[in-house]
Amino acid sequence: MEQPPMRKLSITVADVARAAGVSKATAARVLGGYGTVSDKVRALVLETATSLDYRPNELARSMTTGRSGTIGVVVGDIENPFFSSAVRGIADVARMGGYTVILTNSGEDIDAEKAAVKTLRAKRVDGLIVSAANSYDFDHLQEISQSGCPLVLLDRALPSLSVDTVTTDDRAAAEQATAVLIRKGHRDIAYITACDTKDHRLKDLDDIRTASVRLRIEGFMAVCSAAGISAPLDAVQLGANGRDSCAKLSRALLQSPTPPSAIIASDSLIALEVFKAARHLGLSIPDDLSLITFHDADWTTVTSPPITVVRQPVYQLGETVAALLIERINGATDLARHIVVPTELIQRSSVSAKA
Amino acid sequence: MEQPPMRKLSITVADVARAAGVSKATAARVLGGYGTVSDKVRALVLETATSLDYRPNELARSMTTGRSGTIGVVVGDIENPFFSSAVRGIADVARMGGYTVILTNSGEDIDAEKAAVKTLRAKRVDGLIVSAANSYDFDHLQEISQSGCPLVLLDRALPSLSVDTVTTDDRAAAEQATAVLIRKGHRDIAYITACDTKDHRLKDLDDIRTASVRLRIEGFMAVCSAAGISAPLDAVQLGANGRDSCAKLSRALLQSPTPPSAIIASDSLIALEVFKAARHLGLSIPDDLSLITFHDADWTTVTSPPITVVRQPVYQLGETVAALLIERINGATDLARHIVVPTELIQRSSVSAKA
DNA sequence: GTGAAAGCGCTAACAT
DNA sequence: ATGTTAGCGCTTTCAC
Repeated sequence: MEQPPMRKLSITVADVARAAGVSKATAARVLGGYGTVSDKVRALVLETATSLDYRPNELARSMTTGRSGTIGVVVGDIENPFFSSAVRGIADVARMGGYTVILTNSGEDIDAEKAAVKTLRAKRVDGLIVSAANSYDFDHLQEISQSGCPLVLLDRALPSLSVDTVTTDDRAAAEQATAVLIRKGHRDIAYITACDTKDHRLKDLDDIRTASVRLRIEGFMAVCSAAGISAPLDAVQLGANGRDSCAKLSRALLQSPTPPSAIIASDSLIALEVFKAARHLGLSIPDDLSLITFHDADWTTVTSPPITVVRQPVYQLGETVAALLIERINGATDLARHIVVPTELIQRSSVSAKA
Repeated sequence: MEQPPMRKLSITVADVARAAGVSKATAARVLGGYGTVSDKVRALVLETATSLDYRPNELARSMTTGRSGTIGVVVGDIENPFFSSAVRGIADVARMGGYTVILTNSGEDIDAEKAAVKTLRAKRVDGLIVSAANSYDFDHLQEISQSGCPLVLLDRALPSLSVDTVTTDDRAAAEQATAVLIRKGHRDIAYITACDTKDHRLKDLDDIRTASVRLRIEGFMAVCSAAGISAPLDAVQLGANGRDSCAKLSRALLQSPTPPSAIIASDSLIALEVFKAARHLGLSIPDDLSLITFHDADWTTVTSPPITVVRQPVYQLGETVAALLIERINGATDLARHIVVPTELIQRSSVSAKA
């Protein structure tokens, strides 16, 4: 097990050039794979390079070319299976396109998000994918896109920001879910979201600036109203982010004087806590409480009963967002595109007719 | 909404220096936060910088300093909640230490892993965290560590590679899980792992080179043998990677002429498929089949019955591995450390006395 | 405390 | 096809 002698620096193009007896430019051409070199010289240089164990320095390359070959991704919470699937999709497409991804986790904190964006830019990423944590505060994103750095929004559209965006078909999905519930006779339906407003109360739909959530709530309310259900706005529960917060909110809701007979959860993490809360309180699903959740997390088929879900093709969402970004990086200049991938309501057994 | 005039390049230290009427070196000193500058000049430079909207170029900085402020992470599958939790831990600690993480997904493919490592090095990451996909093939890792680039192994130790490693207490965990089963009268216990051998058969424990898995199987076998159970090696099921593969393997196992009365799953993805297979075949857990799984995935509390698990502090695993790496980057030169974080067997209701 | 100048490893004109 | 020469934006001696 021999240790390489403490060589000061790593092998550079210049070293290879010298050893091969060619100019730096020629060596660089073959090592960098550009320009034209004779096969003979190419072979020679390549051989010398391997024998010297030459390793290209991407940093230096990026410096001169201006392209870093990386795309920056900032998500709210990589632990949320929604995001991990999306990130997998992004990473796969990125790799295929010759990019690597720098991942940052905002923890849904706007300051962390801003810092992340700043760092990512400083590292000269070729493009940015972000799922905005806060829909009130996106000057940093606006600035990014104005500065000419390609930016694609993941899952959460910002209507006032005209950039490429990939979301799921939120409004239709919410409408379907709500309609299923109403058809079964439910009239006290709660919609629980991690989204929040400044004062944690929802007086006006405009307070919800995150388009995905607003669309869902719009769909929810529209169907409720059409069914003659009053004040559906009050049925929206805000701020369910984090395990504890979800758990607390779920219990409070189910123990209230007028508990809902059905709940729509905005993601699988929320649904899980609702499920636990119901069980904890001795409530049966679906007899005492019907439940539908967004995101077809793998465990939703394995509970008793299995849960009716809005299936979102999350991996594909990630693939798409990455593909769009790479197109932009490669110079696409069309107007901002908004791609919405379709969802599908998978009916299982967590919804029953209202007692 | 005014668009900034197409300025060719971004603002550099030189621009700020010129505008502030100081030398490039001075401007660089305050902007880079090193050396000594008078408060007066510092204030002036800072002011000019913000008014010019100066953004440091980390790439250039890295070029000259040799430090990139990034750590490379390569995991098998970011969609696996085990890894997403670990990555979250890594990302959090990294951010705290002023590092950002470049994430790559090997898909448990050794060639992808090698490519990832190569790319990461080319990008001059300050250190590397990897969960090795293949325990036979790690020359690339050996080389990394020999070249002086800090490397820490995540969850999967490579005994023949002397580098910092963080794992869970695999052997003890497996022993406990097995003991619980045996105490309940089970003698036909299968252990299912994603790990694999060249010919997909397990004739010799030495064929399992991934230390974490080998330790688990060792623990499993030791307890089995002590209980007088013969040929426990045959009870180990290999190659359960990927949803379909897991499903197929699970069904085949449960439908075999001599199905096990209990199963230990090596991760929560496997357990989920076992659970589904059992349900699919009309087998009751725990009456017809007892189940214990590694990894306390959140859904394991919510099934009927809730599942007995080996709780692994995965987030902490990530934190620890990142902390170790950062220590190394900062110059720690002690011998390779192997930290094993303790696990805990959480008994729930998926294990019953053998009928 | 501040400035001048030399590089880091690479690519990109521009010659030859 | 190959060599020469500048830089990219920053840090870092080394003078002053």
